[in-house]
Amino acid sequence: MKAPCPFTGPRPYHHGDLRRALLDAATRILDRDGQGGLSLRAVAREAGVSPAAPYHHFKDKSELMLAIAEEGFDQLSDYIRRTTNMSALPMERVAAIGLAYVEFAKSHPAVYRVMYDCSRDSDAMPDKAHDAEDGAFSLLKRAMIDMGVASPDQETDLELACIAAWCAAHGLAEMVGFKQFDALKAEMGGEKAFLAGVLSHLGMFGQARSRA
Amino acid sequence: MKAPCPFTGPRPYHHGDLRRALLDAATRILDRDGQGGLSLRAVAREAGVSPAAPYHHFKDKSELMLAIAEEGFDQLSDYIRRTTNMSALPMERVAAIGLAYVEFAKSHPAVYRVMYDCSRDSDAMPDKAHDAEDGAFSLLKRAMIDMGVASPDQETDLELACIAAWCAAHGLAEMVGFKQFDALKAEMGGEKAFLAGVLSHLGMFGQARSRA
DNA sequence: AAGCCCATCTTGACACCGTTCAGATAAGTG
DNA sequence: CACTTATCTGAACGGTGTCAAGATGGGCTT
Repeated sequence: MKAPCPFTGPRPYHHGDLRRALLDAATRILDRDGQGGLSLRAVAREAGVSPAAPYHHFKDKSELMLAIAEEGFDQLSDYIRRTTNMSALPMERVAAIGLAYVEFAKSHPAVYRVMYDCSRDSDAMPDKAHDAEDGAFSLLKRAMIDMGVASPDQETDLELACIAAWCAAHGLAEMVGFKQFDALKAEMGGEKAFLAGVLSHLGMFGQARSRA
Repeated sequence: MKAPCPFTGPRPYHHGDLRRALLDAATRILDRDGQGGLSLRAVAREAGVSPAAPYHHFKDKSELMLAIAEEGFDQLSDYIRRTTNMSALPMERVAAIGLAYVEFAKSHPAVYRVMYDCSRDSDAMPDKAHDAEDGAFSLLKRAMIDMGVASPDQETDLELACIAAWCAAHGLAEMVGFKQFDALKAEMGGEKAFLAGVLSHLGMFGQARSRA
């Protein structure tokens, strides 16, 4: 099956890689219309295909969303990896990870929502999320160890510290857009300062303030 | 209009207080079937009324959910108020607030979801949420001041500290149910210990560990 | 090269959803 | 009592997830 398509006349009956096209269409819709605009039919429409076509690649709508979520966690991992300078001080590294996390959530809000909706609803997703985020999670772990939050032999406590950081970042990522903080943000002279201020109160992100 | 109904023959044509009944039906559905089972028609069915009836009390489905969210924030506030011992030490008070917050979210997961979905989507909700939660939020503020996190004259910093605590609690509340933490919970001998452990790493909740 | 197989895609249908609108009902008002 | 008005019903519209049956054509066997 050779790769067909790129705008050469009418799309061939067999698409080539519809699965990929559907996932792209879905994230495009999410970024454009938000979570409310994400319907299987809309995705099929956006990909230029009949409403039943997706069922040959995903058993369910929830399975499509799961695939989106997996890719989202991969991208998040990549983004954090890219923006984390391994030669920086441990504290700055942790702060940078937290900021990168929130920035990602802010730049793809709907995708981020889908990621955590799936993590909550699906039994399979949490493990996948953990796997996919393993890159980012281990970066965090390393930085936490270097920071002296917990020694490597206190594995349980270290894990707890990382989970705490993760929870804090997630909470902040979800709430940073709340309108009721607008006044405070303005008073502080921008969202960046607000973000740094909040992070500075969250134990492990204490160094964030110096980056404002 | 006398109060009718309680199982005396067929329900009278005019319900009496359908708005109340719809909200009750909605929360019942949320607790029973989760967020996915919440449709306007299902709510109407549960209340024993035609699909179009709710439109005389809510202009929209989103307005119904908004009302549910408002009641949720009220209940959350009440719960935190009830479980906060004002004569306890400030640190213990903060820790108790955090635990109560997470416990509420765990006991009404679907309602909690609706609460924050509305806070994100609606322009009106965030203010309402803040107002409704003012009781709980001011409890937190007081405890934070007593704890010495920030002096009352550093109003901005105090606000930031409270927001940080709120974010952390929200993140934990959303993630505490993740399956991927099950192993760690078991290893620690229960979810309570896990919760206390995570909270102990989140700055302002440092005292939580002593309550495990 | 011919022919078959089967993954892929389409068409059409079903039940359910949010929403609207015309009409039925009954509660309150004069 | 008559009349107004809020409340509720019934039927209808377009959109959704999902499924079964049929059309299509790429790749394998021969």
